[in-house]
Amino acid sequence: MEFDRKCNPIESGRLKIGFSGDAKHQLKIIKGIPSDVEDVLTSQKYSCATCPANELNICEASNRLRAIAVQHLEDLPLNSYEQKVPARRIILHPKEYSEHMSIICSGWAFSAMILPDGRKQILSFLHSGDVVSEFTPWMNMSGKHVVAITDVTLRKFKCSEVKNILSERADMFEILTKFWAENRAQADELIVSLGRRRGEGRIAQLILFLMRKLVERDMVTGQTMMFPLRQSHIADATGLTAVHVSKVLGDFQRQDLIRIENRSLTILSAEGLQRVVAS
Amino acid sequence: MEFDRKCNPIESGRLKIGFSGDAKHQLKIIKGIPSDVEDVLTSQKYSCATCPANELNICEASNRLRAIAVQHLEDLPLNSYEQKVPARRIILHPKEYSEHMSIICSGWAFSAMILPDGRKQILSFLHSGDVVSEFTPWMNMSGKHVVAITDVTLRKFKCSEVKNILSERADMFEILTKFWAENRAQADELIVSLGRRRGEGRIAQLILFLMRKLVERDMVTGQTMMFPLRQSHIADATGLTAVHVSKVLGDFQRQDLIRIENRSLTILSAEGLQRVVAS
DNA sequence: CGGGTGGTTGATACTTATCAATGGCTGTGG
DNA sequence: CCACAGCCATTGATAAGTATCAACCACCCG
Repeated sequence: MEFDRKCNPIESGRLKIGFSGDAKHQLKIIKGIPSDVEDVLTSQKYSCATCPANELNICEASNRLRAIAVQHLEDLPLNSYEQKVPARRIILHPKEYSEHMSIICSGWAFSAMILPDGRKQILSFLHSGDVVSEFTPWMNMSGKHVVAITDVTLRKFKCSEVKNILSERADMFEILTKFWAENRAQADELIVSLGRRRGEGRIAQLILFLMRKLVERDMVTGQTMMFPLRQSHIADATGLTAVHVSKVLGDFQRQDLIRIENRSLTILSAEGLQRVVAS
Repeated sequence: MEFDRKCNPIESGRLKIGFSGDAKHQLKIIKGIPSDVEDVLTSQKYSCATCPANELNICEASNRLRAIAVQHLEDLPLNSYEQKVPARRIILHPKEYSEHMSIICSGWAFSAMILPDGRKQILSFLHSGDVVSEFTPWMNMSGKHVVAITDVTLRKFKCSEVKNILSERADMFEILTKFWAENRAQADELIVSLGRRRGEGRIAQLILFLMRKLVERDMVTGQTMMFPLRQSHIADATGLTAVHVSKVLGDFQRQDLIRIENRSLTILSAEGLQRVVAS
């Protein structure tokens, strides 16, 4: 199925709250399950091996905790279906109450909160294997936006089924605990950055963090990674302005710490970046 | 048992990393369980009703989620013992591997991360009913400092026992999920504040947050709460300087938004504060 | 009484936001 | 194929917000 690429829920720079104009249309696409996708749902057993969008077979290859949880799901009858979301579209609306939990199969996304005046703060970036709206869906709404940066493919599970299956596992306690602890640790890192580092340090830290994360997922060749982020994304993640990000990034390149070209980023001196973070 | 009040693990303003001087002494007190306290452990069944330090019987009275978890522990044989920690002492060291999880019975504490240069960032404030080192103790170390602000009393449980008991509960999934989701939501709020609000807004937000939290715990009379925080605590929580906090707090009082006297804080205009947060 | 901690205030310097102008790039429609 | 509109990145000038430094005072406690 094809989405209309013009229908952008997000304005550049600022996120519009509330729906208006063509927003009705989005809401339908986002909240409801498009009918032809719904058909795929039927009784398909989940298996990364059959996941057409993920040649890397992330869910099996990854040694990450969330993957462990998912891996075992594979042995059990669990319905799921795939969904494609084009770049810039909202994946999860803060006011949406969903019965599904989603795992990213490919592409980049972010979760963010927005202030009444439209400024937004990115809370985390999501890559293949990450869980959208961390296990919260069956309680209340997450309160966060989750938005696709690139085209994204998701695999969606029924929360109730996931919950049942996890409940039967003896080590569920450890799985959940570790998952959440890791999640919280990332939030803490961000808090420290925002509270106690200057612009340069925040950006350097973000770059190093993303590199480490993508290395774990085999998405890095040598020292370079695909880098679909716009400078406004970096700004929203680091609490800075896009203008300022541009200047800092320029400095970094002039100092031969990194190189950005063709939507990919190369780290020339990880030590140098680390030094900037520490300063 | 009495602690030497002079033995301060924390320097004012900056937290010293690494141990030196009388640090050995602290470490012993902190890591080991003082022997006379250990005696209390024996086979005492946990009950808030018998908790000498908590007349308010928080754990039963509170409708909070963590309390639900704890409440049920009461029906089961679960060993615990009480520990008193004097103000300014470290409750949990980032390098400490503990078999125990603790719940605050009375007093104020904070958890924080520190940078190599000694600056620190407070991640959260802890009050009665809050769990120290959120359920992580049996995996790796939390990486955070938890430090007493006032004198604090804790009740300590064996992680393995808590885990066993929680594992038998059918609704454990919901309990854990809600607990962590709430935890993460608080972190998100802080991230937004640090990333996208100015000093005034961050401080106003913190005051309102603390007031709401303490209202839930019946620790507020009218519009005033006990307020043992030093301005340096506020600075470390909001990513500002103590000097700047002083100026902002002065402004707030001159504008009749709040009044601080005698280690207690009164909110004179919640709407006014909220307006500052939003600005 | 003296020392340590905590709070206040003013002067100055640094960091970052804001504003404005420019140019490259891309997708679109004539 | 070209012109155009949007989006994105860059750059410089200026303004606002905070940090830093230093001095001072108040208070508590031994």
